[in-house]
Amino acid sequence: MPKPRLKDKRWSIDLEKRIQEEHYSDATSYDSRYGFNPASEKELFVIDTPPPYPSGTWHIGAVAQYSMIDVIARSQRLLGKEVYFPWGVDRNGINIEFTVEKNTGRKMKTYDRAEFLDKCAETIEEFTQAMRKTASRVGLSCHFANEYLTDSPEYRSVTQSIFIELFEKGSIVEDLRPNIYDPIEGTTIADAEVERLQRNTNLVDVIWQTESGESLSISTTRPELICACGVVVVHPDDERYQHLVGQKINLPVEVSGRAAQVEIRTHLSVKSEFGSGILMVCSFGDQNDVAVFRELGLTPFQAIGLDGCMTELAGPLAGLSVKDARSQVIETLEGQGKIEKIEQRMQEVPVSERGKNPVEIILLKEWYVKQTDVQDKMRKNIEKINFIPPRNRQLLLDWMDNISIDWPISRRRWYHTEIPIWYSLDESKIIVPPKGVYVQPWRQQPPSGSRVLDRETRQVLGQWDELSSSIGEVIGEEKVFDTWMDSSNSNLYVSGYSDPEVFSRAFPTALRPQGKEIVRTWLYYTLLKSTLLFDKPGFSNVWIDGLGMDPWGRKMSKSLGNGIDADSVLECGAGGRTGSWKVKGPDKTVSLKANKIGSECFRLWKACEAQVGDDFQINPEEIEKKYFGVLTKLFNVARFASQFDCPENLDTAPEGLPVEDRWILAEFSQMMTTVATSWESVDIYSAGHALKSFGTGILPSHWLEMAKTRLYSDDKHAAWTIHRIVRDYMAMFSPICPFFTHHISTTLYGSSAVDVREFPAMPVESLATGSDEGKAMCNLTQTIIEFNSDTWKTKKDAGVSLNQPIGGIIIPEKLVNIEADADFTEILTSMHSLE
RNA sequence: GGGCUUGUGGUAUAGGGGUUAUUACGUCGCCUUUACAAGGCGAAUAUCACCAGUUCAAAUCUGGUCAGGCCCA
Repeated sequence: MPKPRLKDKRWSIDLEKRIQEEHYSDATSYDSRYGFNPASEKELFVIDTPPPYPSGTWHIGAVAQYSMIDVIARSQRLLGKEVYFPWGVDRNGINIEFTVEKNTGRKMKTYDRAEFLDKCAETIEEFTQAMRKTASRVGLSCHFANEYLTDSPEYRSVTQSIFIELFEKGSIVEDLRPNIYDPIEGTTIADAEVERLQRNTNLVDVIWQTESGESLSISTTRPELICACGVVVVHPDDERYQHLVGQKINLPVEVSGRAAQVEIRTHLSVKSEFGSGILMVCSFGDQNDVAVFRELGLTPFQAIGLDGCMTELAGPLAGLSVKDARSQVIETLEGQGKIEKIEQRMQEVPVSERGKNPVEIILLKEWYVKQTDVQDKMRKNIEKINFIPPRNRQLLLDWMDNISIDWPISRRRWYHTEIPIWYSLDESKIIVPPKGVYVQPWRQQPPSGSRVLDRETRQVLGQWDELSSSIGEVIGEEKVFDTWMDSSNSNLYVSGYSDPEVFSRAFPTALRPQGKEIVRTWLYYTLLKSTLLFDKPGFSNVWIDGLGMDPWGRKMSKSLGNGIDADSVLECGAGGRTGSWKVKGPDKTVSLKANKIGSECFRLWKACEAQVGDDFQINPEEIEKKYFGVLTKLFNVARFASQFDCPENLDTAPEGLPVEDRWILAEFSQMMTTVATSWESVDIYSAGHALKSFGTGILPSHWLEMAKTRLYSDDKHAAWTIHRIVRDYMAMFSPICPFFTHHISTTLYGSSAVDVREFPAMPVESLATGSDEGKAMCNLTQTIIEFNSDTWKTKKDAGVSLNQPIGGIIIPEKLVNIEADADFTEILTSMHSLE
């Protein structure tokens, strides 16, 4: 038997790692392979990849999702497009600040600002390194040399420039409004950053007295806010209280600097069946309070300060933290006999997503992006975007239906992009820097080229360089941007925002891939920007994937103890080390084991197992069981082929191909069409399935068995057919398993499947998908499969081994008399040794 | 509490009024063929989440319920 050129007997994780290291070792060849050349004549395909946030561990679901973005990038290259698959890292934000605080045991605000920033930069760089490693381990073909970091001066200058552009367009406003505020971290946060936690709270029934002396019980979970009460309301239809409407009621606590009475009015939001059906409305206990204040035109009180403590307004409670004030006021009220009862109840408390601190609503002067007035425009732009899968468009529309306030973008934190503004001492003028310059107003003076604007009218008053002496001292803005202000520029940044020529070709960005959990934030804010800046859709395609779940379909989380580490799956099987995972199931902890997985198997699994948009369950055992065998099978097919000499000219088919070769080439052509269509429509799942079933099914089980004898006797037709199929198969399969196909194709054909930049042509024009002969051949497939199976079964039933002759088998009519040169009789007779 | 979304053998899926409900993996049994136990043949496993309704006929349409997920209050 000839020797296979593929030396290894099987695909292994060690082989995979060897190939991978070689692949990434030479930066020059890596860049020429995967780098983005904006000057290319080809159609540009820019992918706005989600810049991951380095936190130390990378969630396996996110890694799986990222590997599918790589599949998209590679498949688009295969289709002949000039793909930009950027590698960006999101590094701004409160997370890293928390990490530094935790590591050093010191709160941010006890540091010198510059010193703290250095510490953050140092720590985030360590995490970034680990992430880059995982990124290449899972096989991402990003343009790593062009790495962008959202905390770099270049990126931050773009964020600042875009802010100034929006500012000039009038889309940025500064206003004193109720804001969601995290008093522990000392910063404003957006609606989208609030989450809710179940907590036990006291529901206190406090007795109030009206001016006419009537006693009323009012239930509240926030008695410390009574001092900020602006009105007491009842439902307009509640007959019990009609006589009270219009009366004044006395606040049951001591206050300072405000009236001690409020009016009783009606409001539809009151739930009459809740407690006594009377509601006190404070500024601000919750969002409903904000709404009532606005609707009734009341002036809000400031009961809680920026430090999270009660203000002067609270009289005796002033200076206490919210929590202490609450217990204090309960004690006081109890002492005065003003508490009817206290009841424990579960309540959902709004907390900050990142700090998990209960948030307060307080009045603050902040910067906002106006968004409520552009929703209709945005909707029109969004209609032009292709969503994959289509139903996930709804996630965005639902969120948009709930937008009722503008987007607060200023934060009182440090490791973020600075708001690029200075104020004159009299606060009437502001100074903004020129575009393209990164500024840090808290420690810099306005740079040359800055402009002076009227703070109210936005009118340009002149150049800073000329006016600076007359304006005199200026104060730099200390606040920074919400990190979504940075990340919502990612598509502009990667599509060449600072290079108009590239930008005109690359925008709207070809593809935004992301998870469905950040539709309300990343996707929404990005599209908001595209509408505000260009009144355009932002993307041609948006691909929204589901989330990785544990083996029982539950979300992976630290508290459930059901997480699976990405690296452990990718390294499973390397150096003979197996993987084992202890995962907490719904009833008991389950121990999962696998021998070998690696990146290729992991990618193949995600491609074939999970339809885009659905949440997917991650179970390493299943990944190995279902997909490692597929790799082995394909490897064996290639290894088998590698025994036979490859014809010099693989491009042109030799004359006189026998019927079985023409048949498999027709089937192969059919599969190629499916794969091409799937890659074009970003349908990884269908491409994966077509490749898998052809490569592990019909090709080896049916055609190879027919072709074996000829191959062993150096038949040129069979050799051409198998090599042509294996070569092009590897190219089409390379987006899913790049290292596997790279290894096979370079070993067999001296050129890599991952370098193919044009979708393979049909092997034989007359057999192409849709051709008469092609159709006729594919029509026979079912009959061939059935005949082979039947024959194998007959032999088995008769106790005849498969290589022994058997008589009495009749070849189906359909396979015999097709036309003069298309008769399967001979090949089937010899294949099965029919007598 | 509300909105959206998903629910088809163990797992992943196809099908969008009439099928014997598709396919693959897994499971079980048997068999060993000059690439391959990573193979071949066969079998079992689904009242298509549940309950009503429309219809001659429902996995498919309608309404409700339940469960998971995402989001919101």
